[in-house]
Amino acid sequence: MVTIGDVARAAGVSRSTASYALSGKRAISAEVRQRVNDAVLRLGYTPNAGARALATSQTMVIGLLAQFLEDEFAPAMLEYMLGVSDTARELGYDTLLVTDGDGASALRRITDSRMVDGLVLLNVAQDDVRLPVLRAAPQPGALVGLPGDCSGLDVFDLDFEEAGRMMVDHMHRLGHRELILVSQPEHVVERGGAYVWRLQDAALQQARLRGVTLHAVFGESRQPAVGRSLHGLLDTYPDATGLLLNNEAAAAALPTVLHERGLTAPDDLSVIGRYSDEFARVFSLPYSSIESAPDRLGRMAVRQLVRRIESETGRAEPYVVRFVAPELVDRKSTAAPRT
Amino acid sequence: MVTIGDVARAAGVSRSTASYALSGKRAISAEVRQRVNDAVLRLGYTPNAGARALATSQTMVIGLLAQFLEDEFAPAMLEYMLGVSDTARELGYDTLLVTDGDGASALRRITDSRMVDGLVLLNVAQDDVRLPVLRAAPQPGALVGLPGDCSGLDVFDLDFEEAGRMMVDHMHRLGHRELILVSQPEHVVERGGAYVWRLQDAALQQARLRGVTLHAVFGESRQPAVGRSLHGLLDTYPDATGLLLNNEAAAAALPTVLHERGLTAPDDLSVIGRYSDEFARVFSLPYSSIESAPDRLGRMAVRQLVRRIESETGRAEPYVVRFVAPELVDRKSTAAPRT
DNA sequence: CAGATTGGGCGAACCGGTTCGACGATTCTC
DNA sequence: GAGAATCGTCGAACCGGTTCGCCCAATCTG
Repeated sequence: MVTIGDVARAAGVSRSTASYALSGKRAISAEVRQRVNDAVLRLGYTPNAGARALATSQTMVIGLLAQFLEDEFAPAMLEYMLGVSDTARELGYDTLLVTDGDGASALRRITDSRMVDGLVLLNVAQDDVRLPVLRAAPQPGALVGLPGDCSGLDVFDLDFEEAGRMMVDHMHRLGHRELILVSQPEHVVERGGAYVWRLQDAALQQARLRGVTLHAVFGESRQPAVGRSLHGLLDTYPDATGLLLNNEAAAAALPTVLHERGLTAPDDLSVIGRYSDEFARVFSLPYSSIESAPDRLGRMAVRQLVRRIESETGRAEPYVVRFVAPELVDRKSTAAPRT
Repeated sequence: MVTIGDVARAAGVSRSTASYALSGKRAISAEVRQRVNDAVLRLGYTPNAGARALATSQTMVIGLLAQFLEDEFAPAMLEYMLGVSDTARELGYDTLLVTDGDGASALRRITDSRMVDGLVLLNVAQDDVRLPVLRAAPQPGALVGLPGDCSGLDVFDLDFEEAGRMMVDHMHRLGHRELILVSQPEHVVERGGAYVWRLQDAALQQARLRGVTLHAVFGESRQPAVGRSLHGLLDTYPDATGLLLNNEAAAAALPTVLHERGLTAPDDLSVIGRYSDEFARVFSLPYSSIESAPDRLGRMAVRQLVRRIESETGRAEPYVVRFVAPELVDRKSTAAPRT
């Protein structure tokens, strides 16, 4: 292993001079700088990350906490992860991926041992047990997902309320007067998936405002329950002309269900979901949707996190809670209801 | 920040004694050990990862290189990643996720700076540019995916040849005599995705052996091309009674395509894919499939990697190339062809 | 009971970087 | 031309762990 000492010797200078020549933190003559750079190239020197972390107390690594819970739709999570990882790299940071079942203790381990300079938490719940740990940690943290208490943390999320209103308004404008909203499984809500009722409550309120009947129900997360549940809904509410999906698994299952019933969107039923464009392409989903912008959210979280890591004042700066405005991607799966 | 010096002082011993008490590498009296442990708990001590890495040259981190290339089916990759990450954690290692576009230089950065004790490469191509870098690295590496040259590395992959034969034999036994095999896009093959032609060649050979006509074609990776291409195939080979899919995007798109044509599996067409059970559930795919076992492969790779990291003899031990035997998961999407 | 062995603890060195203070040689200033 | 400021470099200390060698006391051996 080649150390900075080797470089210094090869360049005929002291270790400190070599260090300064590389970091540029003090004036060094052009000639010496050249000799040091040559030596680096010739010897193939790369600083030892552990040693540097010890000396500077900066690891240039950010921790990414992703929990894959039951009833959670894993592929959707991946998009957030990639947004985080790619953005981190652009900003000079590597990503430590933590998928522990026990998020709180994993978080403690990572932060206490100073493995990371900051943390991004995905899939944050209303009353997330990881948050007290994160607040107590010496590193700053950014969340993707809105918890009940945002204090001391930067928070990024889709504006699910607005998304709910948009779905209802869109259908209402087309002339629909009876809709079904399929949310995530009840289990997700019980676990604190606040975004589920944020969208649902706003949708219900907007429906009342517009004089639209909205049947809000919890969906399922896996086959064959998803399909059965969708069939059940369409049986129960035969007069509903529009379907709103805040549930990726239901969206993925819908093509088959519609096929089995001999229905077509938007001719027989208008459909609108809430998922990312990437998701729609990958899953071949032909339904219009509210863009959930996972890559953008991951990116925003990392940007803010790094800003905080690198700012002198650090945690003193005011914390932000920022919502991404939902946008409707039209895939022609909605139309005026059949009369 | 509480250091081992603080612990030692609180316990009334020297730093070295505290260290030995915690590591157990030398005999320490029960009484002192107790005092040290108490101090650890009272002060909330956690060793600094950087310092430990510097002293021991062990980071307890493994690097996970995942590349998300164009035409690659990202959700499938996630399962490998989780297999790796979860297994690493079970064995006491954290996971550094690297998703750089330029895998080779990212790999060099990670290895040269000694951020990791070993590496797992996903999605390994026939002539992967990352392999020379990995072989030159001081850390051991394990691959998921079979390259042309396996020397100096532990390699794990599905037995795609056997998978191809199984698909053909299964259909042949049911009485099918004309089949279509949809592979990944040609682009994937050109980039060195050897598994594509490993399955395809074996399937073609087996088809010849059984006297079955097999139309092997490259598929697409995205909508709407995937759907169009499937329609085109079914138009081109109207007498084919069975469909083999070595292409996740095609599998995900098939339900809609069959719906549009008014076909049902297995009544009108027998279908068999190659993907994981998890994938089938998440994507609501009703087709029988050859299990691709991504979690198992990730697990095997990490196990072997850690074994090598922790073995005294390290890279001297013989390297392994291990294939997972494909298994057919029956989802009732195949039957005897209509006469 | 002298001498060897063992158990338990300490001090110091080391891992590979960064950074502070000091210092000699120039250059600047009046 | 003396004193101050600047430039370029070096030595030493430090970050927070681990580990080697040594030493003292207690126990074991014959």
